[in-house]
Amino acid sequence: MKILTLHCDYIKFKPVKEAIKGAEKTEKKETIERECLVVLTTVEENDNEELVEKLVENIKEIASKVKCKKIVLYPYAHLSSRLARPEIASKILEKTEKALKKHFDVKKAPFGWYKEFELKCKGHPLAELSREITPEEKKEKLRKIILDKSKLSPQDHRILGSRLDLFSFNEVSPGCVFWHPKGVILRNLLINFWRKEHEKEGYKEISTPQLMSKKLWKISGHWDYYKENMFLTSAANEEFALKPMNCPGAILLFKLKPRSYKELPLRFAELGIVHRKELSGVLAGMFRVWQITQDDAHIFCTEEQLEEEIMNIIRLIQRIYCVFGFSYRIELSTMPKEHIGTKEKWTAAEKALQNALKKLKLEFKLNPGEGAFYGPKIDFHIKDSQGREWQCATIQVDFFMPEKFELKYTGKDNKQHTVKIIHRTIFGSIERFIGILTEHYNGAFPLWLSPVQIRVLSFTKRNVETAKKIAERLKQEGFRIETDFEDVTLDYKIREAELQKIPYIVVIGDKEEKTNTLAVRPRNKKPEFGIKLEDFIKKLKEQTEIKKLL
RNA sequence: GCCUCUGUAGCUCAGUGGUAGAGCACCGUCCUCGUAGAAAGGAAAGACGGAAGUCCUGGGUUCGAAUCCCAGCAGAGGCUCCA
Repeated sequence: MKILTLHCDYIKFKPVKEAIKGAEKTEKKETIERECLVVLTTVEENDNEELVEKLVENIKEIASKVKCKKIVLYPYAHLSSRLARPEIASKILEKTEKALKKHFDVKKAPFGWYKEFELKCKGHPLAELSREITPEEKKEKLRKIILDKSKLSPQDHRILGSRLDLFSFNEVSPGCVFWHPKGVILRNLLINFWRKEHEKEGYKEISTPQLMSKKLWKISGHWDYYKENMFLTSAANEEFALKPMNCPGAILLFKLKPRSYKELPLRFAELGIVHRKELSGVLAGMFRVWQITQDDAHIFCTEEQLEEEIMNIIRLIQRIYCVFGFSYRIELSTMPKEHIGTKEKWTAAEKALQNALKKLKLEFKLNPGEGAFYGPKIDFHIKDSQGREWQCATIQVDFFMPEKFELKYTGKDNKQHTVKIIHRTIFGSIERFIGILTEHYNGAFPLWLSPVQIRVLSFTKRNVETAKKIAERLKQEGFRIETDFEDVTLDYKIREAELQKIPYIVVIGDKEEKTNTLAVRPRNKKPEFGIKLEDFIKKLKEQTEIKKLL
């Protein structure tokens, strides 16, 4: 509700024409009031009758300051663009009139009419005042997300993610993942693996800020071409954006000092968190999110180095995908209609990508005109459990950013040359990749990736102490262990562990205590009895050796 | 962003205008145990008690709304776009 109070020598008004259906009944007669406080009042959406009391208090306060005893309550719809419905506004005004009458001589102008009016406002400092009266803010309540599973396969990562306690979503942060402890273990295992492989390949890991100034996004072109998708904020009189891509950060590190051809290729890897405000209808579990963790890298190199670098990346992708047993499809996308740069440069870049694929004897689908506006790209697509394909790895040649940011190096000829950039990811996004991985394994992750590798069960209360010792020993050997010593039937505990898809269930009962052995049940298999602890440990260590996987 | 659908206890759901429910999970007491409690059959260790809900949110219709209507939010499928 908004009001404008005018301390007047007089006001004259006359209803001319009904403005709405159900306007207050009145005569088209001129009224004049002298020495009055005119309260122009607009009732807005969400206003309720509880505001009457607040309004009266405001009017009383102003009236006493200007020492005025006559009030003209004047319905005036023009102080706001979000009006309350007429019935409600009218009711609130009537109530206000009634309440004011206890303290003042009150006149009310008719509601719902076009009125002509004339007034003379006194010129003193308090003669014109405006106030905004709002309802008490409602307490915010948090709600959970209800997933409509009717069209989802039971193997869908959203179902498995909650059943296996890996990750979830919350309405307060749409399109952003809440990682549960077990999900973080999985994520970190994947990242550790990724780091090791990148060290081998000569990458240097960097980390750049989330929040960067408009100045930077202006240069990169994102402000002009990608602003719709960016989360903006401001602080200290400057506009900032959450980064939607990692490239500018890496570029700033490249630009830090003069670069020599001897430093190239320079490979900067970054597990960068980026935010992209995607259209609301496209979000899809972990597959399409607002907050993306990209396993990004930017390779700064010469034109001659492009082909070899692209081949190195493809080999790395193949090596990593092979560990998970993914089948994938490769696409090469070329110059779109809307593009920057000369045709010669495009042809050279497309050739580098195509040659790399041909030299490695890989099949690929050609997507003419589907490249990014700044350069051509190779994409790797992996299928989810519903047969949909998702782009994961991507390799993009870029000659746009190097020019925008004037990225130079000194060549052997002692001249300045513009560097080339390759943008690339392997997983694509950690979120999407883990989503696909979850469906790919149907939640039954291989031993080295399982958030919980072994669950140790006690058969009866008598066996808890021994079971504890065995669990402790396995933990010290570096395995991820859970225990279940609850006093319920063994069947029940076995079933619970099976449903959690834990690779090994170890049961300790009286027989095991007597023979100093373990009963080991591998996931989905019959139990094996009489296993020696040391043998079990040895077997586990063999199975988790990553070198063997590659 | 557009079209269609969904939203009731931690989970799965029933309730369709008249006092908010069940199974599982959770907590408590007692009792029990040899590898799922999964379709059928066989077999069977469960029993009793307790706690748990803004019926997504806000309006409207109504004497009365979880239920009907409108708007919004979130989610799902599809389109489009992307990692």
